[in-house]
Amino acid sequence: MLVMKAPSVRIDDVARLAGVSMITVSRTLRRPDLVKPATRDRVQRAVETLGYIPNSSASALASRRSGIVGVLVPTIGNSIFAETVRGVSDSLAGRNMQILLGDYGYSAERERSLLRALAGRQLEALIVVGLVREASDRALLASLAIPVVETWDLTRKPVDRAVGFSNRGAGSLAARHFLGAGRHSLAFGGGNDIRGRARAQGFTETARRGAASAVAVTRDVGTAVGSGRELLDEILRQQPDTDAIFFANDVLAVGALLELRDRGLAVPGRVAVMGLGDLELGRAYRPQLSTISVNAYKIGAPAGDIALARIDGVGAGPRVVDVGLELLLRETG
Amino acid sequence: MLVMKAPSVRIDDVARLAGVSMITVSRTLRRPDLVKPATRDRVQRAVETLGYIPNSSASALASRRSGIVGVLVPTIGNSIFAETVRGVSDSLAGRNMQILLGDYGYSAERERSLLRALAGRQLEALIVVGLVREASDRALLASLAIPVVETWDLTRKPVDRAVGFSNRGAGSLAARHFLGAGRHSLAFGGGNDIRGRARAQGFTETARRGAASAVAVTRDVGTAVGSGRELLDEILRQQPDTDAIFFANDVLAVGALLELRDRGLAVPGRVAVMGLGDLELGRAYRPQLSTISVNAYKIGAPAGDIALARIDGVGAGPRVVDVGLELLLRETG
DNA sequence: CTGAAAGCGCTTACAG
DNA sequence: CTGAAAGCGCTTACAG
Repeated sequence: MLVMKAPSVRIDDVARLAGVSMITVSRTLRRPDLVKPATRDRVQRAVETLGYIPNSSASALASRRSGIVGVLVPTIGNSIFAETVRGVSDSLAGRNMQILLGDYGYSAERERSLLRALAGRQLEALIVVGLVREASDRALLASLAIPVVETWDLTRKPVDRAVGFSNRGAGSLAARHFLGAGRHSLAFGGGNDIRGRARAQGFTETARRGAASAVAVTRDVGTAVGSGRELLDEILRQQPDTDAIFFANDVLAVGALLELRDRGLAVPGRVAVMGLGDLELGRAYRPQLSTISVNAYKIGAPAGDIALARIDGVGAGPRVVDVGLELLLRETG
Repeated sequence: MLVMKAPSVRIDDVARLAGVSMITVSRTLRRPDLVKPATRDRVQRAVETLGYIPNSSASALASRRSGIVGVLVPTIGNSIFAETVRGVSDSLAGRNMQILLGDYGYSAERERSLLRALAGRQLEALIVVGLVREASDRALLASLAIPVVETWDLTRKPVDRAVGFSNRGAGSLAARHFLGAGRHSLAFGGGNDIRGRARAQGFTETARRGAASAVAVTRDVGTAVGSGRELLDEILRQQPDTDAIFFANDVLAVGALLELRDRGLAVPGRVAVMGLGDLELGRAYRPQLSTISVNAYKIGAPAGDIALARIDGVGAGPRVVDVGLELLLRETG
């Protein structure tokens, strides 16, 4: 298909057809309330007749408003981060703002270069999954002077704003529950990343303070059912009498449930299992997975809302928003 | 934190410091090979000293190249589409091209408005999940005169290019396999969307041509394990002697496996089960799920490659790329 | 190998 | 309620 580059319609084409100035066309498109109805109608008709679509590069250059929010994620392949992006997307919908997506595939190097690439894009706000830790990156973001929302991890000193929950708190919550249920040989299984380690720490500290024994197995695992099987295997090897396990996410927990079933170990009779994330998978499994509810979508949506509020210059709000944690006790303990 | 809007560094600041013209700075940044090494070094040092980051809106306006590829998905919340986006992202990495993400939440209305919003953004290419069916939308995209890659669904008449597989072919492949394995009471379960219905059609046609009875249950289900349970229930209600079921995706199939286990129905003895998508979940389940391998990432990556090649004006290649289908026979039939 | 001039297509004050 | 002028910060030919 040989397509001739259509000579695109510009704002002065519309102005000429409508018999007004370019500025009136511009105004009709962005502040129609400031234009006399009759004029507005003529302009709108001209826009439709010509199929005029404003050039956003020109608009962004002149107005210093790109209508773009950057979102930086470790990987869009992990459903929890995808859900967070979806929350941001829904928050932005209706404002005609678009998302510029940066996926750095868990590579620190790609993260830095993406941050710099996004920095040149006149973003109106930036939302990142995780905290920005590098001093030079923080300085870069600060120099941009745009709203920045760090999500998932909480910190006392966000670059600008943060929305998330305490990973140590999640671990501690799970341990407290197990202790209260009379379990005494506890274990944690999860990824060997910053979030996993924080959950492990909160879990084991609380367990030991409660006079229970506790092991933590953190490994380079993704969000894979098969990894849950492996973690279970390692946990039982390290601490054979384990009677309660907290996994860093529901997928790992379901993997462990499958492995426990294959081994004929009763849940929760022999071992109690708890996940994190409240995924549909855990709800549909039998026995239904107990979990700590952390809703990825409900991190993304407020992050988007906060970014919008900051862009509008209203609702300063708190610097740090803790979305909190809820224990969802179901059948696995 | 009260941040003063940093007076941003512009290209002429760099030019002044380096003692060259703006144009030489510009050239150093995009075609360093055309600049004398000594000059280049001076410019690069000035860029670093000042922390200069080019304004991409101005660059896009002047060069008519935005460095942005649009990606339109029904929802980023479905992991298969997220994987496709990840494939596109990886394909674009290293070219300093960014993804503008449009998530329309399966709403035809939002899809149309997003398409129009993206149309104004000087995209260098557009990748969409699914086919663009509306004539007005197709006309809009054609008028943009940019590469367009439709993914997942195949068609003989793409707007520009298409990468995907035949949904009817997938259904037919599953049915042929079941027939060859001596099954005679077949069923399909899946979503009541365009892809689900096409898979159902291919499946039932082939089944009946093979003298097997076949029912197809298509419902408004997402990609949920619980939906797989429900579909199984409905299938057995409609056709109690069903001995082989093809599900539109692996998640539904695993849901059915859980339900079959709860009901004490042997797999594959009593019922054979096959999914589609080759998800890790199916591989980690026991018995391991047989599936038709369709790799979402491997649809996204070539889509990105094709877009890049078209942007570069090289490698015309075929208009339609069929990524093909592979039957992965494991333990469930 | 380097630069002066013109222009990309909008919007921002400001004036009336 | 509407418009003339200036400018946003780059890059594109073109010339030398």
